[in-house]
Amino acid sequence: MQPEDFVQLFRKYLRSRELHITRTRERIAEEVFQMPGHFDVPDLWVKLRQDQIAPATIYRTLELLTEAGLVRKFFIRDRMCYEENLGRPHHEHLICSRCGQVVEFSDRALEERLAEIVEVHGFRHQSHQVVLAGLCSRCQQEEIKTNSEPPGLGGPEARC
Amino acid sequence: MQPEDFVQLFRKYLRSRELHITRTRERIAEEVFQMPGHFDVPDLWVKLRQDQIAPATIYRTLELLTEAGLVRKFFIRDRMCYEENLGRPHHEHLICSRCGQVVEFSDRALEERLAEIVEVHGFRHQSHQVVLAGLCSRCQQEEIKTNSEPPGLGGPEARC
DNA sequence: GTGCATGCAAAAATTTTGCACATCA
DNA sequence: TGATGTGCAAAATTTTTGCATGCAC
Repeated sequence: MQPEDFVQLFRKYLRSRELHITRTRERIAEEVFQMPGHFDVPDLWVKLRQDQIAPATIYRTLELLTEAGLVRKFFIRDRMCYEENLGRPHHEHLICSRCGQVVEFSDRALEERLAEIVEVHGFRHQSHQVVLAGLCSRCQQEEIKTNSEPPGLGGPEARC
Repeated sequence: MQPEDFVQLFRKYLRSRELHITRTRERIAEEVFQMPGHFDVPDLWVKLRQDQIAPATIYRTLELLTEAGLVRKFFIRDRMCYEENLGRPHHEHLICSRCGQVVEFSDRALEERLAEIVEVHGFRHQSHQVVLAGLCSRCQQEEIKTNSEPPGLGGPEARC
């Protein structure tokens, strides 16, 4: 999927809701698509402030993108994060609680079970969020060797 | 499990970390145990402000309770929530995106699959959070009948 | 032209931090 | 007594809102 396709889908959504298609909204969608992984509002603002786009508008537009299903919104490591949701396959997150690394995974059996659960309760499935937390293999070893601090790069202070 | 048992476990945790057992920490743990379901910091402060307990201390103590595994912390409906984690069986959450009702469920197959996934990636499992979102059966019907607003009570404005 | 969208600034809401004093071990 | 904990107030963050102006339709 190309950035333009993503923006096009957003345009389609806006039309369907009879909302205006503006240059600002297109810019935000473009930039969201180009973010490497998950990101938060300050991350995005860094890219958009040079275009004179205000944080308030970023919040408002991210909400639209989320409603459109083009963006997923989730909480990870005490921070609200967003992620473009169409350019790559659906996945969930596994986080090391010590060094902060985030592993993306997808699992067919898990997805099927989740869908079943939702149905059993009479709900129509819309979305879900799975965040697993554990200790990665490297940190398990580090923990045994020493009580040292986790590695600096990619450490717990790393943004989501 | 009784409130006193819960507080006792917290005392044990504090001792293990050589932290002080104080009346304030005991009060907070007591109140946490007695909250009906999930709650946020303002909810808890309502109960504790009469004891002159400051929000800052509530935040600090909730972090300890979470580290102790006595409380789960999670995000639901755009709000950071907490939940006492020992008095009742482990469960996940299913939320209606229209009326805001929260259904708690537990599912053995799901838990097992999650544990497997964590292992496959070489992680040691610590915790997880599953939040499913959908449309409950009543809201599915309402949606067909009209484009009316969701019901007022238990509606989207209901706290987590 | 009308109404929605935007930037800006202010406000609100949430969470963290510094510090003097209180409390626990 | 010494170290840790607490309340309070202030600060830092994050998110929302009001409003005048601009832009899409």
